[in-house]
Amino acid sequence: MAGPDGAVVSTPTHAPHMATMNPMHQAALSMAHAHGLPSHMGCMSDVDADPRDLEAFAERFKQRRIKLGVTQADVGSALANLKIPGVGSLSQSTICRFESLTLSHNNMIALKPILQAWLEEAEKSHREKLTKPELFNGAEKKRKRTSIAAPEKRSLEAYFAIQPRPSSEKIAAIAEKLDLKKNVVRVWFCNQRQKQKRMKYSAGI
DNA sequence: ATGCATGAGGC
DNA sequence: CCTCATGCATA
Repeated sequence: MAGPDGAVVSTPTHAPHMATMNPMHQAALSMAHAHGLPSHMGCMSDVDADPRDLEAFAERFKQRRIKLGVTQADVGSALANLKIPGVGSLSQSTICRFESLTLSHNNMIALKPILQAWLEEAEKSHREKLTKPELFNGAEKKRKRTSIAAPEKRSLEAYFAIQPRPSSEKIAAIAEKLDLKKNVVRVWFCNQRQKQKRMKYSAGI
């Protein structure tokens, strides 16, 4: 299903990983913030951690992005042009996940101000009919993606249901039963745990 | 849009 | 080895 903005663009200009945003403890993630939200605050930045605000922003963001005729991949590479310290480009995947709220709450909060800044610049430029220089390049990489068959996937899900964090030995045993590489199984469990923490599927919101 | 993967940082 | 942010490859 290639969506209207399902552009596949390569972003070769890749900076090594940038800044580490917020070192935080896992326990601090499920923090709530039930305050009355006073209506006369001085000038708070975008440090609000309200899921409803994030949801609203993500939706507005997507709509305005589309109005501008910009793809998710375009936004990702354009971020580098903002020249924000510690902020480079992002992938189509990340922009997509931001819009669909399939990132961790913390990740959403960290990305919001950056994407908001981009949106404001993009709309300003659009008004002025300015064209931004595009950056194209050729790429030549071919990483392969393992594909776990449905039966094996169902087994993994069953194991996950009773033990989300199996020991190394248990993982090895599961890997052998399903005839998969141990590392493939280990990573599958890691990714599964991460999925549970996505904003959209987390019950703690 | 999403599955499997990588790498930094942490314990 | 884990978590977390992030991305290539692909459905």
